[in-house]
Amino acid sequence: MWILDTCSRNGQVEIWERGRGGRHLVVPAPPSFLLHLPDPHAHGDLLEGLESRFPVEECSIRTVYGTIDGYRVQAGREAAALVEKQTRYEARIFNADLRPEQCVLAARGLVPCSDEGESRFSTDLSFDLPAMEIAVADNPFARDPVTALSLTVDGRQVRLGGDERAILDDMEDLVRSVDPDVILFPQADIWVPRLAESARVHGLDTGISRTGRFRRLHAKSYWSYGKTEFRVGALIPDGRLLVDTRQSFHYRESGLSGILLGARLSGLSPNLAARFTSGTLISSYEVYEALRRGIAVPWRKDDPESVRRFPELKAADRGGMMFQPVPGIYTGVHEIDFTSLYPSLIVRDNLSPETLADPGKEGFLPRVLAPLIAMRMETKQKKASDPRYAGLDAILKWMLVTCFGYTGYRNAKFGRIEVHEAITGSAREVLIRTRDIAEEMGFYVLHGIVDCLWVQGGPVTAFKERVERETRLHAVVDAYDWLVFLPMADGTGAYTRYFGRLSDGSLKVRGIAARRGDTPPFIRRVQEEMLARMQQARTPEEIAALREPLRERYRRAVEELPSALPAEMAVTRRISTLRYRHACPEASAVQACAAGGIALSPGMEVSYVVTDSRTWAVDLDWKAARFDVGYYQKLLGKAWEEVIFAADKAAMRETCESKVI
DNA sequence: TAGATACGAAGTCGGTA
DNA sequence: ACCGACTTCGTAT
Repeated sequence: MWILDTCSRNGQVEIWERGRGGRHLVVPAPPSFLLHLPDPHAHGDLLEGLESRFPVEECSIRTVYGTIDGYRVQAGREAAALVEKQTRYEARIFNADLRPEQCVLAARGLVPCSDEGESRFSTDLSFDLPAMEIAVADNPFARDPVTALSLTVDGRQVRLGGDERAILDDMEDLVRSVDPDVILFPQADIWVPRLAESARVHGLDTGISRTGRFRRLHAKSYWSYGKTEFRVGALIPDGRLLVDTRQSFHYRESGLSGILLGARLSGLSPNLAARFTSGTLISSYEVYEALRRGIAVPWRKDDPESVRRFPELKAADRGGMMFQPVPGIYTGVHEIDFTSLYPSLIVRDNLSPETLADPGKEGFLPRVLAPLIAMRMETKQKKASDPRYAGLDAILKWMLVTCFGYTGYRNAKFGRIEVHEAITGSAREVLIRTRDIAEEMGFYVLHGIVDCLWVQGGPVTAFKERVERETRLHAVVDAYDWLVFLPMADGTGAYTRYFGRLSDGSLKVRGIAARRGDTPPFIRRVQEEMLARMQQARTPEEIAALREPLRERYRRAVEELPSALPAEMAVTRRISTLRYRHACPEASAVQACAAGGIALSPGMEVSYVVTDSRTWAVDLDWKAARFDVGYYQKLLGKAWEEVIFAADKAAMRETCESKVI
């Protein structure tokens, strides 16, 4: 059975098969949890009370640390919370906050999005699900009825028009007759709730859900990576995969194949895999692996008691290693990168919560991460010759990158701060050792960040081999024709702003204006054009020769700027709060949204145009009619400095060399 | 339903000279 | 006008 969707409601789990009609299984899945009491006799009353109200049976509980005695209680989370409290947090509770769908699949050995008997870790995936594309031409942020909607199947497009009722009626017919497994729909999570509501009012159905019903995923703001993020709410159809191709990060980065692999690995419905963060995917994968292996998943909550039980949490925790480059332009540079460094260290050093005390036994984390790393090696290699593997590679990359962060995350099921520290410690050692090897072998070390190092001169192949042998890690080396490390305002080297031409002719750009999401389109385009010119240059000499043409481009941009369209000056930034303490453009943008009746939540992005930087007056991008020319001239100047620094350095090299001669 | 740290740019605010 | 502390955003890995 090839599972396309799962959902749980009313104590039951529905498992939907792909294909026309949408056959599905309904499995009872009453909530339950596992309970271990260090001293059961001390809690006789509690057990009796539980047994009088819920089915309770004795059982043994397999945890990553070992097997303990306990009870299986057929009751929900509220009961678990009560037990915790009544035992003054002596009780240890497991499997209390699992997704019922995941439990059912794991118990039956089922895997979403895969044929029976197919390995979850195989990279030879062929997904050929019948798909339909839906697009609405209207503005999703206006509250007007839909006037133009198109449906595309196998490249044939049908345009629907007329009044909204007629459109919905036609759409229902078409979706039902095609009966696709997958619907790709830009801004689906904004449109579908509106279409569904409108259909309901007209006594119709959109046809998008195979039962006509939807599950609701709530919109929310959340804190992640020191940033407030926002996830839109969604209506998820039964028995069919609906992807919001605009909002889904995983669709944009990894495509449909990435989402399906994410579902397969995490045991989640692809509808959820498409909408969750990579952190949630890797966490779900770990939980799913635990369930499949019969390992109990600890229930950890954010209550004051558990914080008190881990007072040493704030131990000296240090992050990634960084060296500082000397700003300038360099030739003959090689960059060595460790592939999936952090997860590879978890595997190499057998790092897991339970192996800290017992290093002899094989850890849970290394065991479940090893196949993902092996898989990533394969997809990384295969995508070089076959672009169809890019999506699979991307989803694995994201899951592996995040899994390190997850071990340090306070709510991680299989994480622990000490493991996190051990990983960063090993990573620092690796980078330092690699630097030492480089210097020993006669290289000049230019720069290093966390898992990559830039070196100049020396025997590269021998270097890579020795590093891989000594660190027992996999590394990749790239060669540059030239590479520029930019200075900070004080003239010393910036850690994270550089660009250079790789030996295959491509340009690698990091940290500068063109790479930033908040750079206005006008300025981005100007810098991109300049970079495109520099990309043609194979040597610093050729870059030096570009100085005049570049300067000419800059002059023209300065000249054209005042008459550019205001929308070209839009700055897109994330709003972290609705109540700013200081005067800043974000605060003005919040006000502008409020005035325009636009609902804003922390974590959302807004696009604004600065009309007066002195007072931080802004207009929202779509209604901007003017802009503060001086302010944008300054931004343009900054972008220009990043580019001309390289050309000036290239020219200086020439004069220096001629002096030496 | 949930990711971490290192670090900078560009600004505000409020005190001082 | 200049400073230091603090805000707020962003990028890199």
